[in-house]
Amino acid sequence: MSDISYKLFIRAFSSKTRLDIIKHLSKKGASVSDISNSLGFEQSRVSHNLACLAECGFVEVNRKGKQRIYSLNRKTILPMLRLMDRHIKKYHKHLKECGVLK
Amino acid sequence: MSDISYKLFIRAFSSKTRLDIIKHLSKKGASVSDISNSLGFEQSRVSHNLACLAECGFVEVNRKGKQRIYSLNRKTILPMLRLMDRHIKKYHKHLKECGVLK
DNA sequence: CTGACATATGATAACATGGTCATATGTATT
DNA sequence: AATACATATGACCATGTTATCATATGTCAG
Repeated sequence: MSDISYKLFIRAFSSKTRLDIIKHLSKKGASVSDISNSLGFEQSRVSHNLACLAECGFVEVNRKGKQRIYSLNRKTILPMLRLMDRHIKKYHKHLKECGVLK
Repeated sequence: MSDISYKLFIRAFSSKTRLDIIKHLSKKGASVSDISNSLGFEQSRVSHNLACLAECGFVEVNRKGKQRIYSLNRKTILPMLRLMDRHIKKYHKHLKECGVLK
């Protein structure tokens, strides 16, 4: 289990943009432009971030005409999100701005 | 469930230093200097990173003379690590250098 | 095969993060 | 109280990460 793998794994969750994309996809698959419009993010921003998620195995792509429909790898992501939710619910008191390494 | 909470949560896992500290603590609680010596990290580096982990609820502190003994909040961290392991085992083929956002 | 649309890629600039050094605080021993 | 040890804090610099802009590729309709 290499450290680089850990890092890439965690990276998927470590930006607000990717988190928002993941949340959006948790409802259903969507094209780049759909995500882009729904979230108000630049097209290339969405594209870059989806590429990252795809490379890390969190997202799959399928063609549909000109579009590419991205969908979540639910099996891994959903339990992960649940786990995070549980922890955060319990520790939100701590989870204020972490001033230390800011 | 605020986004900042997610971000802080994930941050705990997002650096090699913190990951190493977590691994070290997974055996048993340890003082700053113990961690510092075992891992060969600067004292202040360990201290900064422990503070971050503590603030995010992943680690607890107890005094013992001059020392401060840090120990893992195992309930949250261990399932998290297991989940990561499982994903990484399955997707290591994807989890090579993610060139896109580098 | 041309135009229009959808997505991807690359370079760059702004910003965030982490490590180090210097220093401060806190605690026990004498 | 003075010293020594353990840890914490703050400021700074180096590095990594992200968003944006410009541009390229890819795909369908006509």
